[in-house]
Amino acid sequence: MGRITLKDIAKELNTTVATVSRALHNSPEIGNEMKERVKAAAKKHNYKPNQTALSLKYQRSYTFGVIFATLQQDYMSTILHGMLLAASKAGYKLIVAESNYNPKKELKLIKEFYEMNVDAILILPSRKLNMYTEKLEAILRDDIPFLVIDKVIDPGKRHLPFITSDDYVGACEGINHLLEQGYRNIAHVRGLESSSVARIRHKAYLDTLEKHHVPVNDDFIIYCNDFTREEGFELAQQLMSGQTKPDAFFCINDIVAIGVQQALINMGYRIPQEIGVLGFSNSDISEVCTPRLSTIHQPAKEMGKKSIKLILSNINKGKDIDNKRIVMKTSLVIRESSNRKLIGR
Amino acid sequence: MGRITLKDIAKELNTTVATVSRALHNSPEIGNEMKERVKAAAKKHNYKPNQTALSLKYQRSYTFGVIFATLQQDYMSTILHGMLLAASKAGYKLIVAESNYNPKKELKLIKEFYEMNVDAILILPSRKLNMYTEKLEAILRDDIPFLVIDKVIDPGKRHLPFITSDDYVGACEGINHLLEQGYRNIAHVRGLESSSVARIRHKAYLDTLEKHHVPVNDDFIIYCNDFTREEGFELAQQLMSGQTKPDAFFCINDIVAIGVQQALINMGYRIPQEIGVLGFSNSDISEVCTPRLSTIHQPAKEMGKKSIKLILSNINKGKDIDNKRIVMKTSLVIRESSNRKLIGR
DNA sequence: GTGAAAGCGCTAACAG
DNA sequence: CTGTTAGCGCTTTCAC
Repeated sequence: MGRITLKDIAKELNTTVATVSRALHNSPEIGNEMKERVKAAAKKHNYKPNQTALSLKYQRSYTFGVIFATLQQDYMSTILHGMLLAASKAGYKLIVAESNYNPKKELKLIKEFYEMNVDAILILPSRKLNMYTEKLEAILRDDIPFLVIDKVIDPGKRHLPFITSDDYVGACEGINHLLEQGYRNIAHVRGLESSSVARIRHKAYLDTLEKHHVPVNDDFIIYCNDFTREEGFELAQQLMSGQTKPDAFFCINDIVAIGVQQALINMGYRIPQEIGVLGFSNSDISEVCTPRLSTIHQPAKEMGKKSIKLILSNINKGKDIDNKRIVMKTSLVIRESSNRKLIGR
Repeated sequence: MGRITLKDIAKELNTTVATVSRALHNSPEIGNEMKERVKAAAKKHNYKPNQTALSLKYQRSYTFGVIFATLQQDYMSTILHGMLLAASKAGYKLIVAESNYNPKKELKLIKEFYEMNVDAILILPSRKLNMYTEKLEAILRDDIPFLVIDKVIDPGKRHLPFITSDDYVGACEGINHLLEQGYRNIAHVRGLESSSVARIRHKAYLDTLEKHHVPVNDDFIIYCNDFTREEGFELAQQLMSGQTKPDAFFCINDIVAIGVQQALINMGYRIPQEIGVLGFSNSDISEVCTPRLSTIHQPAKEMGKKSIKLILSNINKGKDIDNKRIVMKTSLVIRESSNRKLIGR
């Protein structure tokens, strides 16, 4: 069956859509008898209001547009999960899209979401979006909240509001822990210079070593490109074939760390006795690998929830979120891959 | 700035919305001069058509509603990824929701999606939705395609179209492989009786053993409830403490299999030399655990793509998908956890 | 207490 | 070549 409208009900009851609408909304103007008849007919035909018509009327769609670089990572889909929890509770739906790390696709999606009249746009941008800040600035509308998650995008004029995890503190705690465990030659398998996230973690690494008067060996700082297990594997082999060898690896993420672990085990090193490994994110894989991976937990689910709540506070309570920055606490998760003291040397 | 409409442009140019609309659509009726003026004004004000208005007009939203039990699993988010690829290519957006395995929430979401005028609804239902088939049947509309993925839901009257992976053949191949590797006492850590998926895999297990004249030991068939690593761990301990012990485990999914592996290693068994382990799904964790897990690959991404394509063929080419059943090929992925012959005994 | 009409933004049939 | 009008489904102001 096609869809039943107010008009259909009005026709059936020989009345008008206005009356039917009012009756369904329990308007005091409508007589009881009419109300009964209308409601009965509505129930009979299983009438449901057309949200599209309501959107058009009220200029509110009760949907948010969300853009992910990918959903193929536990960290990302956990953020989405958190978002869905909060959005669902508030009666909002999420339109979800992937940019596949393509900044042009990101810009296109933002435009499309505007055309769809979403009530807000949330984005977990690719690193490269920062190369398009002028274009971004040009398409951004200030009547629809726009929130950046997990990264910092800075189009110059103003700061876009963002939510990130406190990677600096998290990384400092991680390096502290490695030092406490007695590791002194800590390598850093880092992300690209163009990534705000990678820069922050790298700075934390440098600062913490310096604070503890541990010399930094530039040869121990090595760049990732694909952020895969395979790359971690290769980079670890590379580093371990050098003149001086690291005795610990601080990695940009968990999957790279697992690649590093596998290479080390392959080469016959014992983890954590000889070499310690530390990941980043606390994604599900860090629990199931062997040895289980120490890592810095990013509160993905909470970040997802918080981002929706922030948007809602803007929409419902008119709170200004421009320039707002929310930095969420990380926590160090110590597992076998770095817990020398537990295992013994 | 608020949003610019045809009306605004028409007012500025002292003409009407109809003319503006036609000019923007390059209607041959409109004079070139007018076209230029309209387009210039549109560009100047960065005019974008309002999709909500178009939806109302054409009764098409170019959105699909997708319901997942959870997105917290690699298998699920990979299906979503596949869906997004195909949907994006066809100009469709996905509204994504989680039911958290709650069948009532599933029914509610279906209703809400209808109200939103999605062009189709896709669902990866919870096992329990099968207890609500009458209610489901009552709310289902036949003017909007409805596709079940990963499970079979059967409301009696008609068969809802579905897409699944060919778990029966997949499981048979898996058991065959275990037998080939010389395992004879194969335990099955299975899912609930109420789950169509679990029943199929269980049947494949029984049939394959029977086909090879290997006796079935009922004590080796054990049920999962939470499908977690922890549960796998416990169930393996339980099974290995029995009178006769299995020499292989065929598990309902990868994470349970990893729990089983960890318990076995913990108890001092060597995998795969003494005991083989086989998972199901080929989720990302099966690559990173130690030993890496043999498993039955479900073509999640392809299932996602295919489901969108199927819907599109219904919408665009009017193909009838009622009663349609698509069963997609699995493939056996042999890794260390069951590859006795490679490793030697 | 109920109907008529306008309007949300857009398209298209119909006029001229 | 361009304007008028109706209509998608709904709410709401204004009449009666």
